[in-house]
Amino acid sequence: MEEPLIFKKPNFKLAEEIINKAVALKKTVIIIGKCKVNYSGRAKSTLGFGERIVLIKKDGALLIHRPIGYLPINWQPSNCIFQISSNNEELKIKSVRKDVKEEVFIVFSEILLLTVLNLKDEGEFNLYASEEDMKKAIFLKPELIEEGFKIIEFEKKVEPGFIDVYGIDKKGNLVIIEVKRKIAGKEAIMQLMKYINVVSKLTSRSLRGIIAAPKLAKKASKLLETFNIEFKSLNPKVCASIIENEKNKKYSLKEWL
Amino acid sequence: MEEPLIFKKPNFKLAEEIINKAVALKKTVIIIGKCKVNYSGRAKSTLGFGERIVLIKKDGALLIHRPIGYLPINWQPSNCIFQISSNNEELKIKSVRKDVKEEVFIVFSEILLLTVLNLKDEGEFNLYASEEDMKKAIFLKPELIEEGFKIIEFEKKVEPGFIDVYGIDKKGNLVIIEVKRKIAGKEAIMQLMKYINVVSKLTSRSLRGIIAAPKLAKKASKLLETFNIEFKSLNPKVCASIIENEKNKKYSLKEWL
DNA sequence: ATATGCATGTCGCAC
DNA sequence: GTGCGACGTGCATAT
Repeated sequence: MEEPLIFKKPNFKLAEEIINKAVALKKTVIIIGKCKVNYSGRAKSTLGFGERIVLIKKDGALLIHRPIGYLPINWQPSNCIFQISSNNEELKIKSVRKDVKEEVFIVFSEILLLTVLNLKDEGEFNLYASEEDMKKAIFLKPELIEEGFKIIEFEKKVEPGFIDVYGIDKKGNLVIIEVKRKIAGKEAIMQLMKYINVVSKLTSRSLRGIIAAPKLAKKASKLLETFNIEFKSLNPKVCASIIENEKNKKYSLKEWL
Repeated sequence: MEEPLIFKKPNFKLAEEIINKAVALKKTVIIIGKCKVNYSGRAKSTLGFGERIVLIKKDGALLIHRPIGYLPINWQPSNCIFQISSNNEELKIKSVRKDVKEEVFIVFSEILLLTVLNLKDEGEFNLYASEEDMKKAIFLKPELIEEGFKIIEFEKKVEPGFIDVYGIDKKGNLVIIEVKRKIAGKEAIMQLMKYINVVSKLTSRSLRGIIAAPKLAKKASKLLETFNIEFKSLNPKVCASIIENEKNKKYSLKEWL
């Protein structure tokens, strides 16, 4: 790993130079010090002086962290432009977004520690058990929904949006499935009803609506009855393991060929 | 400001001791080094080795930041418990949540920099131009909606939720207003319709539904017509400035008394 | 604990 | 660029 540059209590002029250079060279910067922050854009905020951790990433993301809380108190997403200036009393960092009119303005009255890093991170990231994975699992094993169920189309476009899974049951009824990776609330049912209404206008065949999710919210179960929708319990982790197995199968198949 | 403890390339045993102590004493810890991460809980993820910034806050929040991106690649919200262990080759940090079964497991193969901070942050934070502010502005100036509009109730409870603003127009029609601080989509209209349906069952008076938002989504504008709902453009910043003015008025009033 | 809706949500993807 | 839905969303609030 490349050695970081560490500056303890740099004066503001020096800090300005270092940060400017670091941003230009697309390094990662960590500033620890006492600052106040003003944000203005879609909304507006003010934050009085306090000791914080400020992170500037090489892609132009800005994070201002207080000593507590998971969320940054102020921030800018990636692709920001920075203007840094200083005098004897303070260091000012202004970050503006290229696309939207959003501005974060930081004034440091004290800098305790300034670190410049050149991080190398090629690590692969994989996330399992998403809603996408649940749909894939249904594709691989339509019987997860019920025996004899066949898929006609995925992500079928209908006017107000996309039907997650569109298929036909063994009796020939059309089936519209809304997939949720966590507890399905009324919004899931509303979404499904929307699709059922639209599709029912396009066909005279009988239609079934199914919510496939790990669980159903209590209030949603009442709606279920009134709208005559069905619920199919579907565990995202089970879905993830099905995909995992399938991957292995493919590999063995490939090896066998 | 209290001086931070800075350790360059500490050995794993030392790092373990320091982090353990820091967590126990509710300090803020920053670890910069090469690590891999496994997450498991609602979903599951793996992240290969790479150089990252790991932040442990005194409230038990955990953030793992790659050199790019606004969001942490892995994380835990506040109130986590940490288990730290080490051997000659690696430092392991496991964080589990108290309430939910969620676990993040970090393995460091190299530690470049370990910093322990005792940040003091009493700065006041204020956010303006929220949806709440828009409602307040309507309260202060009902004419923002239209001339002659009078408010009956705020956040009126009806069965499926709360009506943002409930009032009466100069002709005596009941008015139900749904406020949105950004572009109102179909979900806003669905919400409003829900309230209109419920209220229409409770009264025989004529009812008007109004979406008050800075803008209306295109698809939503079609729905607007079909449901015979009105749209009132309302800028959140204008609302914020109305509140600001009102504050000043109160101050002058106070001074005058 | 559960449910519901907001957020400077952010992000990705389709149009 | 805009629109729309997912997210390990987090978070506050009301029941």
